[in-house]
Amino acid sequence: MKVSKSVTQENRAAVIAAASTAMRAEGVGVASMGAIAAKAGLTHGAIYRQFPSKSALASAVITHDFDHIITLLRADGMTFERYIDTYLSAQHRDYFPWGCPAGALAGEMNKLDSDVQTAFAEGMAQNIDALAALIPAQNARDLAVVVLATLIGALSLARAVKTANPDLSDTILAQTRASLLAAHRGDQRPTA
Amino acid sequence: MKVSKSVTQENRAAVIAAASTAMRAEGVGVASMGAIAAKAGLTHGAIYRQFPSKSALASAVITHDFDHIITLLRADGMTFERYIDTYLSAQHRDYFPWGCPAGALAGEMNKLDSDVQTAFAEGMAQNIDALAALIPAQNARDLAVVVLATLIGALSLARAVKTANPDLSDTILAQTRASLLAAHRGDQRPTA
DNA sequence: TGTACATCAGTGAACGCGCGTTCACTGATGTAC
DNA sequence: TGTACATCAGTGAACGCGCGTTCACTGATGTAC
Repeated sequence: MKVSKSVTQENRAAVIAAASTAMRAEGVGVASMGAIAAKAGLTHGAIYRQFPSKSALASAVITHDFDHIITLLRADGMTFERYIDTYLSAQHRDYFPWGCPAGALAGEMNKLDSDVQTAFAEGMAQNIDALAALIPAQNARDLAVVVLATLIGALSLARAVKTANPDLSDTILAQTRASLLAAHRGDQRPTA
Repeated sequence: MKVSKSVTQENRAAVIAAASTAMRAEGVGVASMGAIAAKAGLTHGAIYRQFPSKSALASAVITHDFDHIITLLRADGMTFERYIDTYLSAQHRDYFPWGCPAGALAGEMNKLDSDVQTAFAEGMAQNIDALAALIPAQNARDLAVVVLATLIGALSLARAVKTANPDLSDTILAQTRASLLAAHRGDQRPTA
């Protein structure tokens, strides 16, 4: 049942897309190879023709997800304010076909294989630089590190308490958004 | 092999202590009942005499961990600055016998049973209030929500990149600490 | 205080389950001539 | 262009493994008298 090269490429993309959603929604450890393959319209054995292991697939997914985020950050018309609004939206909290890999996977990272951790750390470094480019301050990179940590924490917390305390979940998103935007307005003035 | 009531209590405390460390270090899903029991000097069957399921144990652990954090926050001599310094220390990042359950488990929460999510959300609400009590501002609770989100994000990220990029991990802790302490000094002035 | 016995904390073998991964096989693809 | 055949993407049965949980059993505890 060999398939054409173009179909092979489509299948590979479908596997990465299915794995991306599943891993961010359920976690790398919980998302199963069988379910990912089924979502991509394949059986689990097919994944192993393209990726030597689940860790290798997770690494590819993380690199793919960060590339997506970085492309967004560098797109025409993107601003710091728009990024904050999108990141701390209810849609980003509730919907998993797209999303920030850092917000979804940071907490699980230190339990995964070193190749996955390496892919994550490299993606994070690029994510920091791409966000820093939207901040008009001399210490933009330092500010970007803190902003990303804040975004990731707020998203994780909002997801964590969403079912048990939806009001608190909404408050976390709203207050964090207000705080980051207010601080950003302050940073834009020349620093002493 | 019945044991005395005092030994039973000691065993229960040992199970919670072992589970607390294991679950924050490895995650609730990965930490195994057998390993937790062994660390407490028991076999897995003994845990089921005290807790009906792994979820029930996880709920007890989360409540216990939050109680510990809240006791710390209310202790004599505790200040906002000291809490930030402790939270964003290398020791809190690297050492798991004690630690903030929110920082370790937030990312995993939305995949766990609803009783665990309830315990987490209730602990978080108390944690927010206890931190707000250390902030001398009218909107202390709103500020506390954002500060906690920032702390949790910085700790998660610092742990996530520690192995692959230790310098970035240290930078995340240091910049977040500087940012939170600077903002706190600003908040102490009367707001407009 | 002493004795008989019911209680129950803890043991350890056993269970079903789903996981990641392997591998012999299939048959359409794509190449060599 | 047409034909013969090697390649290899995908299939699906099978594997070992560790997990959470159950349960019949043990024997020291603690109570009733």
